[in-house]
Amino acid sequence: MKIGDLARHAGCTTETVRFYEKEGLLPAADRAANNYRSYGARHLERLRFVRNCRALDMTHEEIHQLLALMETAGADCGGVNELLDAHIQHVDLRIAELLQLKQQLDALRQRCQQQQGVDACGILLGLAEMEASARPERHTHLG
Amino acid sequence: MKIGDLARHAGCTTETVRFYEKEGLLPAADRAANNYRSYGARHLERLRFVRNCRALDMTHEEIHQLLALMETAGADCGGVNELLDAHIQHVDLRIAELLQLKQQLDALRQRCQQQQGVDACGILLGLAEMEASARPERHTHLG
DNA sequence: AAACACCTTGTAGCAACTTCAAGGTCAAGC
DNA sequence: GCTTGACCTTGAAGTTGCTACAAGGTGTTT
Repeated sequence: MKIGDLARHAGCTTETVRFYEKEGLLPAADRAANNYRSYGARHLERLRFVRNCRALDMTHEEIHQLLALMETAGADCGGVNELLDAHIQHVDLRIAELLQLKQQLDALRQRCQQQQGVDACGILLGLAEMEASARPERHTHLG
Repeated sequence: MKIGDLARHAGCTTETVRFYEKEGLLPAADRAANNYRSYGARHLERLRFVRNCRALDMTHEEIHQLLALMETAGADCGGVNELLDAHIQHVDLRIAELLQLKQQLDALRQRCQQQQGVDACGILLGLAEMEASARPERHTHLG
């Protein structure tokens, strides 16, 4: 299987595949005589796994850790559970942040009900007055 | 006021101030005899405005547009309202995406209740089996 | 032989900064 | 006078997860 076939089967682009190889998320492929990358079913499984993790918004670092845990022969999956729990916490946290943000935005939006001169616009006044409590550090990679 | 003072008053770093200047979010500062940047109250107001917008997760582009709208003398604030409405939609969308993600993650987490060999771990099986419906394009800048 | 789709490598770009390197300026302390 | 330390200057590179070239080699079809 050439890189384009692999990519199509996994629903991503060839560039992404090469990028994952560089990142160590996929093992370096075998090369055919013409120097083209050559893949088998195992590679496809692995790539699908990685893409599934990405679909769940895991970082490359999290995926690396997960792969390492999987490949430790005879290990139990406690580490896997912990990793997933931590990831779920990231998501929960980001949801909470965005809900709070939404409240602030709705409140700001309330301050201007009709079109008027920009000098009188409640939204602009609100943006000028706000005291952006030194913005919280990110505890999550989710933007 | 030197750049460090300005930054402290606005709750950001000097690097951020210089970066905003380069981005055109702050006008280029006057220079003192020693070539240090020199700021007044107007600059602080402007920087605070920008930081408040950022605290609401607006992009630099959105902030640029907002500043342009504000500086159009005699304009009404219809554009401001539209911009804010669009931004609120971005946030709503991202919240919806994350809530769906959370559901998927919770379902996956359910698949492994106790520690066991990695070969039997329901989470890893789930990650292998998932069919990552070709991941949706982003309609929002919020990660 | 030319057209076309595919492969190779390497580099640059996105957003919004942060970090680093290498140096200039200024006030205080010995 | 000389050093220490805190501040300032510029410019380049790193972060994350890709995407988009550019410049060229390979392979099949017409």
